[in-house]
Amino acid sequence: MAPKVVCVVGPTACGKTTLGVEIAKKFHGEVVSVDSMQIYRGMTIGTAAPTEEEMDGVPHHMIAVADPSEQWSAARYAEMAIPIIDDILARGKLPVLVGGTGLWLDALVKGHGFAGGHAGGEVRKTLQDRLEREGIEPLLEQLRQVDPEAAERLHPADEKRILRALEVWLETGKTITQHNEETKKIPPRYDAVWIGLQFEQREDMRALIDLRVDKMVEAGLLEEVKWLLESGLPRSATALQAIGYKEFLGVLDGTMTVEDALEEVKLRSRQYAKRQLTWLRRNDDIHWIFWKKERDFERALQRSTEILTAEGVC
RNA sequence: GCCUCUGUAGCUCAGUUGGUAGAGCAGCGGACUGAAAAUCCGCGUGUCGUUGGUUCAAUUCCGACCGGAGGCA
Repeated sequence: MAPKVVCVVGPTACGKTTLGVEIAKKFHGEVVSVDSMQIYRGMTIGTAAPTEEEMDGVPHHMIAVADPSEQWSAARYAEMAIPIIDDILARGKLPVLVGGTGLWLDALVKGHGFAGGHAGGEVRKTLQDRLEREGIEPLLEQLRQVDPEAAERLHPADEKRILRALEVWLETGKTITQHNEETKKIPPRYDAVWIGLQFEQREDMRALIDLRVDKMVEAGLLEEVKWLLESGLPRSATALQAIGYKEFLGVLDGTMTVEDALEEVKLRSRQYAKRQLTWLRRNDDIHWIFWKKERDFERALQRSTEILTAEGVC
């Protein structure tokens, strides 16, 4: 039987951090952040990474572990996080995975494993060059030759995934379709109990997102971005794709006012939240806790306790 | 007060030589296996300001009225 872990999931600003800590305190656990942007150092404000106070004495992992100039991926993340989770288990404690990055959660919980090749690799670079010079059609045609299923499945506009599919073929001699099929048969790495937080009404979520963005700016998001750039971070860094950061880059350039950036960040954040929900909705294992108007963590912890106890977590 | 322009989707605006209308953005839904806070796909949600007239037929033409912008006094 796979070891038990808890996953606290949900769209941005719905209270994962707080509930995660509460659960960890009650169940003798440690928090593992599953967030593609909180892994970078120096990005505390804009990623809403938990503060010392919010952590409340509970050990947290996988936060601020990477240099912002590095390009991390789901695979690289899992490579580092899995031994940490296993160590928590070995010490007899409960891993509480808290995060909003769907693919990264799956990378941990499901047995998966990724096929070879990675961003920044030689093969990828070559493919990208070809894409620029020849357009997508020849690449799609090549994919059609080696992996017709993938070529059929992928939309011609989905250049990123077409490149990736070709990359897997060139790197490993195996098609991505084949890889996915094989990997689906691997049993899950962990026996996860999923707890999802979500607002009943979308407007309530939006209000909270807006509030949070306002607070981020008050807390010095602009200074944080400025500091990242001053410390030599290139604008092309993956870390600067983070919502909040890329918009405030424009403020520093003088191409955007603070007010416009603020609105843009709010907009991008709620669109992101919607995508997170789409990802999570297909996971039937999630026990959802719905917020009415306000977030009531006492009630949520109570409900979580019921769920976890029923699932045999103690 | 007079003149000109203007009023079409939540927003910005196309358009119909008269046959009840379509783009972008927003919104909603979906996908996602080494960039995932990324990337990609699908869906038009409408008293065409109001009200008369002409017409087989008016969002379109004409009149009046209402709202907005500008100009002249």
